[in-house]
Amino acid sequence: MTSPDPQIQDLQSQAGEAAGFLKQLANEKRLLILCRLAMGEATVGELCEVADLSQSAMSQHLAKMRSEKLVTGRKDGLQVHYSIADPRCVGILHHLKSQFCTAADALEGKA
Amino acid sequence: MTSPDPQIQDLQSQAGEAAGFLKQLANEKRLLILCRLAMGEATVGELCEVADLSQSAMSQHLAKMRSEKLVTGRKDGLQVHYSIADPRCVGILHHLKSQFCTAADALEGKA
DNA sequence: CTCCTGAATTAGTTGACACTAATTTAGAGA
DNA sequence: TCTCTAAATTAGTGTCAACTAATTCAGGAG
Repeated sequence: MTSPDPQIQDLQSQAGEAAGFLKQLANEKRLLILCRLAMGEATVGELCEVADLSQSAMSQHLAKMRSEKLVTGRKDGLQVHYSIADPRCVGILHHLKSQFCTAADALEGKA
Repeated sequence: MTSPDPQIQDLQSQAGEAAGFLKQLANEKRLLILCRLAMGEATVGELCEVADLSQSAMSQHLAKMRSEKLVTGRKDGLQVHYSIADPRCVGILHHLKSQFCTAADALEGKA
């Protein structure tokens, strides 16, 4: 169904690292968080609303992504403004968009 | 650290689906399996060696990916030859290669 | 038929994930 | 100071992921 592609062999040696990276994104809530952050900085409170999560659950997701350097927080008074720290996040977000948001999907409400 | 990108908003509605897809790839063994399959068909036995997995564990990984239509098996006598069934797998494999197999990585053994 | 081999399935275990609830920390204001 | 608020942390819980070991299934060879 797909033609052989020897180029991919290089990836095998990085499979562990790549899998670790993907694990962070393989969660609907974290994906929503990153989508939001791709549009610009956001506070924890804002992210809670976007992802429909409790403050605690959100904080744990952010801690996980912070520990992997995917996002960073900028403290400003009582609030913390988060943003994407790893450009690979943006890259994969775009790739996912190209595969999951096709023209057909965009017209899903058509007659 | 990254400039705002409103385009990503479309992805939010597909976050669940995308996360489900990523979950399948967010595992070193399954990534190795897919890398190998990207280079062409392989039997279960071959895949066991590539990923250093027991026959049972491999079969369970393949069953999981079969259920999501990521791979398909072609029976040939006693053996089953697997191949990639979802082109999105190939797409993301290439994307990952571009992000985890940079020129710098290729020279990691340099002086 | 019996036996063997490659693969799939099932049961059971272990550890990681994702939450809630409660607590703690840190900054701003009265 | 006391208090309130945003966020982080901790403890505890239920669910799911990934394996091993044992079994079953299916096809070929004798």
